Amino acid sequence: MLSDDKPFSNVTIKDVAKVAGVSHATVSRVINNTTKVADDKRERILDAMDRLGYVPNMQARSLAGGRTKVIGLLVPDIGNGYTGTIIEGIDAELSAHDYDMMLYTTHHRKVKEPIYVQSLTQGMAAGLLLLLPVDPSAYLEGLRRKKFPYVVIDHQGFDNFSSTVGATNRQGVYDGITYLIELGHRRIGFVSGPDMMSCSMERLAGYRAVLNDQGISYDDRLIVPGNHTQLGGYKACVQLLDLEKPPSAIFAANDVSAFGVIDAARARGMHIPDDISIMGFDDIPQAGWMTPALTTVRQPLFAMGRQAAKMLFEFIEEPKGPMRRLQLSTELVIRETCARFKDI
Amino acid sequence: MLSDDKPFSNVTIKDVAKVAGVSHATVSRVINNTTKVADDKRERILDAMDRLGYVPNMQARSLAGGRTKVIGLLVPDIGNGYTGTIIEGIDAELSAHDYDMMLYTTHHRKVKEPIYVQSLTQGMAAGLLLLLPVDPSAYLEGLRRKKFPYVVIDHQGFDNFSSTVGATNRQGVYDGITYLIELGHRRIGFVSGPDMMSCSMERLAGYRAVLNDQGISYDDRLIVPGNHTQLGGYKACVQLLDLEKPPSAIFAANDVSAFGVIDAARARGMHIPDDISIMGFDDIPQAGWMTPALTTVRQPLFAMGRQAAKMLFEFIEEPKGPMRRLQLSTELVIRETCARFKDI
DNA sequence: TACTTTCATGAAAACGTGTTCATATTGACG
DNA sequence: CGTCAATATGAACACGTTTTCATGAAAGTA
Repeated sequence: MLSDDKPFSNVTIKDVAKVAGVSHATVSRVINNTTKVADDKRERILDAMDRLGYVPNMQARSLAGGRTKVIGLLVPDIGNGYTGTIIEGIDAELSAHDYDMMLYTTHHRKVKEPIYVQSLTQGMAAGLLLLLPVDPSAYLEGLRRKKFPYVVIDHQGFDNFSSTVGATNRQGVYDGITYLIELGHRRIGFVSGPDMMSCSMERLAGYRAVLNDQGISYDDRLIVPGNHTQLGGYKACVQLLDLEKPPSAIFAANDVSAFGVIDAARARGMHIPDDISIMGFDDIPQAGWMTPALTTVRQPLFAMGRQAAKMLFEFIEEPKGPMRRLQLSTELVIRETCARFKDI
Repeated sequence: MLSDDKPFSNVTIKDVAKVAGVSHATVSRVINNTTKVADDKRERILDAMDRLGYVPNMQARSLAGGRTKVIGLLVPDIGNGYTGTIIEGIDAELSAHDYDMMLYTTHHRKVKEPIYVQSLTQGMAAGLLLLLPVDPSAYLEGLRRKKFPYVVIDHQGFDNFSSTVGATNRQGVYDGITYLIELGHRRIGFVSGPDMMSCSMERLAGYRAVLNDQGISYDDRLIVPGNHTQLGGYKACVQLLDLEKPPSAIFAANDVSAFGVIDAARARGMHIPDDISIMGFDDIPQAGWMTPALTTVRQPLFAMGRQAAKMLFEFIEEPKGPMRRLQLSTELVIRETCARFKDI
């Protein structure tokens, strides 16, 4: 067994060809199933590949114009449950198709995005998954012209030509706030996300819409930026509690900032949900683990990742396929951080 | 500006050469700083690269034998805080060095590892980071012979030739159990991890050692497999509580299984920590978020990832450098899930 | 000026694969 | 048996880069 002697001898298609007594072109044909190859030769080639422990060289393959079985994934950051859960969903679908993943972290740095995209589309990847892109205008146009398969996750509204997977942000907040109103709350604080993210805008729109529909007066001092971070949530909550007439309930635009809100409320000696009701958005894993467990609007992160990957594969199959926009529905998850309004 | 006209025209080194009026070899020299190039030509080349929006083709570069600025990362799975936090640490160091990451998820499937490693070492990656490899014997030998830079994270003991980064698993458990004993506990359950992981064995060894040192009788019915999963922890806890003389405290070999233990205890109507003390290992982010917050042995996951990447870069610089083994120290994080033993 | 030495630069080969094109071989049909 | 169509296969080129090698020019020395 040669493979035992030299496990990393970088055996190439030509080595296989020599052993099997054919040309390397024929080996390539067997690998890719492009044309008919005589049964005996095919047999010999397969056998030689096995004996030599042949592993195709991805770089050469993609350089020569072949399929790569790699998809590129651009994310703003890693580590928090949000990105992690989505990646998990993507990964599930990818490995079902035997694809691998090239992961690029932009660290929210706008400049990096176009370069990464450019590099990925030069043959490295068969398709692209963009999570929460900051400023895609620079390259989306080019991707489309190239008919390069890509799907945008959780960012909608910057154009109408990209296929996207998202959640019903507006409706989700609408449902959540409606629930708070049903509990008797009238002054409801809103800790918003980054302005430049369209999901932030949609969530805020949901807040505004429900107040309007229910005829509740709108006070813009109740809307405070939280930037989707725990610290941001903390500061926002402090600001809200310092108001002359503080809210009896606070809706945070994502779970992470809701954690900050809870920290701040507790720092004031408040009990949750007795003294104040708090609701988040996302339902990341840790939302269910804390005590009291966070009432939140569930965004199906795993499913979003999975669906996006699934959609991407359809485009890889059929690059001219029609644009698609998928909105997975959110769901209000009632746990323990919201209670009926008690006048003090 | 050509770059505005054709953002994705795949401009190559030859295009740059033509515009600058030199040969493509010279362009390559400028890019890689290999030999002196006349100042005026260098200037023209840089200018042309900028105007055309040149982005090097990774595949071609690695195929031709150049440096890749990519490191390969093999992980068993994603999504849970454990892997996520380590990846975050790795990512921090990588982006500081301007490197990118090729992520492979083995999904605990043993067969996949050698193929991935083979593929990565064929020029795709400059180095390899192996997180919790299952059966590295198949390829580590080859990596070493090739002098291919790699670092193993959180798996020690399978050989003495690989550079590794880990934590003081044994000492961590020793400290944790000592604390439980100080609280008065004598019957302490242990929910163990997978047998084949050496960190599991070390943690179990720490448990045995402290009992021995403190002269506490050892009862092997108190050791139950939990497999590092939440469900496994749940089942293990059920088994422990069903014992004739159930433990007054349970140490779970990792946080995720501790969550399962807590679920099971609560399902029995027990209060934590009043009725039973529970301690975990890892200190993944969600350990601090839950209520009551989990008392656990902190494993510096972020730092482990970061240090591993740092070490890998040293090997990439100097492939013949000496093997290194780094053990980062664990730390007992006392929160709310452990209380003084109360006889009933 | 003539000869050697240095050195920047272009031509060309290499990396491993996919693919086109021509050719040898087979088979069929009259 | 001869001609033509069909088809499997090998030779050669392409992909974009790095690197070696040879060459020409410039520079230095006598």
